[in-house]
Amino acid sequence: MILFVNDSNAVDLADKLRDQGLQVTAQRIAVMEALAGNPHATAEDITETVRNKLGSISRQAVYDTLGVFVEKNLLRRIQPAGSVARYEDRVGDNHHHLVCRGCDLMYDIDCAVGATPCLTADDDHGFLIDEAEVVHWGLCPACQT
Amino acid sequence: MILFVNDSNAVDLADKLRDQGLQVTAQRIAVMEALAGNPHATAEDITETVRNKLGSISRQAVYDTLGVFVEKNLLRRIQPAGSVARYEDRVGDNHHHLVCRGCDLMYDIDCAVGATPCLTADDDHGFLIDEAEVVHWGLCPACQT
DNA sequence: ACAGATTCTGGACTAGGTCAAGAACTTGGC
DNA sequence: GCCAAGTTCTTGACCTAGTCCAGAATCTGT
Repeated sequence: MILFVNDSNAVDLADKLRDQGLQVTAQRIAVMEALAGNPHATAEDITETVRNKLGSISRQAVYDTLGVFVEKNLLRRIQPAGSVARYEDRVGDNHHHLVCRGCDLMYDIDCAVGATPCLTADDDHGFLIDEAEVVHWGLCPACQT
Repeated sequence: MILFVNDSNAVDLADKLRDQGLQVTAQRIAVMEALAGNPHATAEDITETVRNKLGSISRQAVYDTLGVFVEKNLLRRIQPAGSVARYEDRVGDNHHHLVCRGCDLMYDIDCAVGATPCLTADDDHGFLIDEAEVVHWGLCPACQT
């Protein structure tokens, strides 16, 4: 399949994949691009966006691709309670999320308490902790009425 | 159906339900008791425990009961990413959780940073925030090997 | 004890995601 | 440029947690 060789953004993404030892395919580029334009997209959102661009992609390819990207730390998978899994391409900064209980609207937020907030638990029970995930729950302006 | 009227614990629970304007049924008491002995139980765990005690209960009754209890704030529902929903009867203290990525083992932990940790977001986007949920992810001692 | 409200049962259904096997594609070495 | 080997994509079946529905059973205040 022909890649979009004149699309400089796609070329950047291709390098990013090769850096991780991943093969470069049109599907993978398209998945990455779908997320660039829509942080917090669901697997279904991404599938639809990619189909609009490439014509078709299988559900399995989307899940495989997302899985590999998450594993390679190119994407972060988040899944607030009661919601389906969502993906975002903002990785490596341990930012947190603000989620509306009414409509699932979601914003990124930086942590309130310094750089690595709450990262040290009071009693770690011998665990090797690698992440402290913070979700702020509330109602967005529209859902408050 | 006969309640366990000689079980003082069940009587306490019955009062708790009445306080919330809920009808008292053997099923509800049993669900509550199942959670007392097993925090972070799944709906399936609870169903099994209740069946051992009462003989039988429908899946729907379990979900209904859990839903009502959560709504009345008698239980808290938690659902770490990638896990099924779990329920706990420790409510009202905004404690957090420590979850093993390997085996889903889960501990309660108190917050490291004061009483209402991270409860103020940097930028709340106009949201009415009512909870800051913190999940510490890591590997338990057994899964580190 | 009764009527009305609430709850329970059983069974069908849904959504999000996974599994498996074979076809198609990408890549590095010639 | 071409080929073999390894990786990725497609198709289609399957699984699980949870929800919906309607009718039967149970609980509560009077």
